[in-house]
Amino acid sequence: MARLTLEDVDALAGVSRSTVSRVINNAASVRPEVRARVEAVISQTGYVPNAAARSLVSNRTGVIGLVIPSHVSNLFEDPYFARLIQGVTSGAKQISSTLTLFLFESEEEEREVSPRVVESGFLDGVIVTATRPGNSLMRKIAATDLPLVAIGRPGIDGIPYVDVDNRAGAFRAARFLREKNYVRCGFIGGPENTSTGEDRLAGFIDGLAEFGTALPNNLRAFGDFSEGSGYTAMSELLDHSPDAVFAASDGMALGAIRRIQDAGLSIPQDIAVIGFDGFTKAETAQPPLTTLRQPVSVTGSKAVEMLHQILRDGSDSVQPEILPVELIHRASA
Amino acid sequence: MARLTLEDVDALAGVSRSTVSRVINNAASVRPEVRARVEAVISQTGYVPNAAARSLVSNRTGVIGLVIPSHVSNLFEDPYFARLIQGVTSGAKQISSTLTLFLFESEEEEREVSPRVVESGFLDGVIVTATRPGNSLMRKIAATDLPLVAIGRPGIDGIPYVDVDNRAGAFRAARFLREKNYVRCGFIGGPENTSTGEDRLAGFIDGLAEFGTALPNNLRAFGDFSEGSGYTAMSELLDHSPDAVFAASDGMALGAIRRIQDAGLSIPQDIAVIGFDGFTKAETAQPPLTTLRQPVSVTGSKAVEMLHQILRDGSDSVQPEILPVELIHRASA
DNA sequence: AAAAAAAATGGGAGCGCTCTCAAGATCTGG
DNA sequence: CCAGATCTTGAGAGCGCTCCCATTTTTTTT
Repeated sequence: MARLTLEDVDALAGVSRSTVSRVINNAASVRPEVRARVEAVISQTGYVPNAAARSLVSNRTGVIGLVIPSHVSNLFEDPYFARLIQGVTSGAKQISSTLTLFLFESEEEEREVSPRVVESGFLDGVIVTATRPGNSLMRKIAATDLPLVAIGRPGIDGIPYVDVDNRAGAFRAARFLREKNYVRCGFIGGPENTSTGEDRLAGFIDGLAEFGTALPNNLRAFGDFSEGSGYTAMSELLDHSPDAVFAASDGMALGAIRRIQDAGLSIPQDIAVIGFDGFTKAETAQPPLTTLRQPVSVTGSKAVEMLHQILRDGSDSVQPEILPVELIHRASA
Repeated sequence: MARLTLEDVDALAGVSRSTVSRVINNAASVRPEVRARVEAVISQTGYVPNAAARSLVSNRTGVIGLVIPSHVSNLFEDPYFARLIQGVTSGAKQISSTLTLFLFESEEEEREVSPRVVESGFLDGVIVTATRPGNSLMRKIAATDLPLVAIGRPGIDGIPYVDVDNRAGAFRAARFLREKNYVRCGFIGGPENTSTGEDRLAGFIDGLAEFGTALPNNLRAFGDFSEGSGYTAMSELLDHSPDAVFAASDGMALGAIRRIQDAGLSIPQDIAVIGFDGFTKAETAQPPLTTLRQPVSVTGSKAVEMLHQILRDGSDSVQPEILPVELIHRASA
C-alpha cells in the first residue's frame, strides 16, 4: 500500500484539502459533523500526515536536538547523562516533539557536523549541555538564530539556561562538615574549566569561610567526576591528613571512599565523605554516602520547557532557572 | 538574514537550479570548472540545503530511530544503554545520519507514539532494542514496511538482528567454574521473559551439563540486572551454600559480592563470582570481577550498519549477526 | 424578510528541493 | 569536416502539505 496523502483523505470524506488540513491541525471553523466525518476517515484509513511536507511549509519540524560535546563522551558511564536524556525525552514528549542526539567524539566532529545540525532547518531548537566556557560549538550556535537553551551556566551572556544550584549545594556541604566540627576539610573537584567545577569549588570555599576556615591548596585535588579520578585525587589528599572530604560527584566520592579504606582508615570515624549527585550507587555504597542530590531529570525537562517557551514567545521571554539541590544525610559523614 | 535557497545559489553562480542540485548531491555530469564555481559560492555563502524540502522529494530523511521500550527505562542507570547509544551514534555518523531517541515510559505511550514514529515518514528506519518476545511495539513496526533491525534476538521470525553470543558466554562461564572444580555453581539470571535472560540461563545449563553437572532449582535466582536485585537474589542462594555464582550482569554480580561479604564470607575463597558485561565498575570492584565482556558499542554500530544495508539493498540482503563475548579473568573467580 | 455580519469551505499558490526529459554543447570516427 | 554518439545543462513538473483569499453558506440584525 502506498502511503496515503491528504488528498486521498479529502476524496474519501468528500471535503476539500483545506478542510482536512484544518481538522488535522485542530483549527477552528469546521462544523462538528464535518470534523467527525473527516476524523472517522482518518482513523479508519490510519492516515498520518507526512512530516517532511508539513515542515517544509510550516518551518516547524517538531524535533529538538540535544548536544553533548566531545569532552564528556568518555564519562558517559556516569548515570548523569542517562538521567538527563530521560528528562529531556519526557519533556519533549510533553510538547509533542522528538529528541535527536548529537554526541560528538572529537572537536573536529563538532566543527564538521555543526552546520548540518544548525542550518538545515532540521531542528526547531537545541539544548546544549556540559559546555565549557568559551566552547566554540556553543558560541557558534548562539551566533545563529536557532533557538538555544544551555544546561549548566554557559560562559556566554544572553543564553538562556537551566542549572542546579551547585554553589549553594557545595556551600551546604561545607557548613554541614563544619557544624559537625570537622576541621581539616578537603575538596575533590571536577574539571576546573567547567562551570560546574568552578561553582562547586567556589561554594565550598564560601561555606568554609562562613566558619572562618580556609581551604588550603594542599587540601584541594581535582578529577574528572569519575570514580577512578576520585581514587587518585584522594591519594593526594591523604598526605595532608584531612578529617573530611567533599567530592564534587558521587563517582569521585566512591573512589575516595575506596582509597580511604585501602589506606586502612574508616569512614566516617577517620575521614568523613560527602558526595554530589544523589545517584543510587551512593545509597548502596559502604558506608552509604551522604550527598547532595541534584534533580538531573528535572533539569532536562525544564530545558525543554524553556525551549518551548522561546519557540512560542521569543527568547526574551525566558529567565535562567536555578534548581535547588538537597542534602541527603547518610552514614559517610 | 533569511535562509538561502538553492535558487539564490544558482543565481550567484550563474547556473541553473539543476546544476547546483547536482553539485550538492555529488552527481556526475558537471564540468569541473562549473562545479568549482558552484562550490565556491556555496562555501562563501554558507548555504545548507533545507532538510525538509529534500526529504519531501527524495523520501529519505537521514534520520534513524532508536527505540527503547518502556520496561527498561528503570534500568537506565546501567551503563549498557549509554554505551549502546554511543555505538549507534557513531554508526549513524558513518552513514551521515542522525539519531533520534524513542524512550518510552509506559506501554500506553508505546501505543500512542508509535504511529507517529512509524508512519510519518520521519524515519528512514528504526533499531529496536531490549525487546521481550511478543513485544507489541516490535510486532507493530515489523508489520509496516519501515526498515527495522533488532538488537537482541527478537521473538519474531524474519527480523534482522544483532546480538552478542549470550549463550556461548554463559557456557564459557560454566566451563570456567567447573574446570576450577567449583562443584556447587549457582546462577543469578536476568528477567526470564527476555531473550538475554533465556540465553544466558540456557548456556550456563549447557556448560554445566558438559561436566555432568545439573543446575538445581534452588541454585537459581533471578533479578532485573540491577545491583539491588543481585543482592536480593544472592540472599536466596546463600541458603543453599553455593561455592560459585554466575550472575548474568555485572550489576547483579556486584550486588552478589556485597551480599556475600555482608555474610562474612570471602571471595573467591568461600564463593567465586563471575559477572557478565565487562563494564568498568567490574574492574574496580573489590575483588575485581571476573566477567564476560560483551561488545556493547559495537552492537550498536553494527545495527546501524545492517540498517544501512537494508536501506540500500533491501531486507533480504542481511543475515543476523552474533558478536563474540570474551572472558576477562580477574580475582573474583 | 431582506440586508449585513459571521462562519465554513474550497481553490490556488507555493514552501525548497530532486528528477525526468529535451535541447544544446562537445567529442568521436569515417 | 560532417553525421552520430556522448556529455553537459536547463526548464518544468511535482513531492504533500499549509495558508491566504475568494466564495458560499449560515447566522444575526434591523
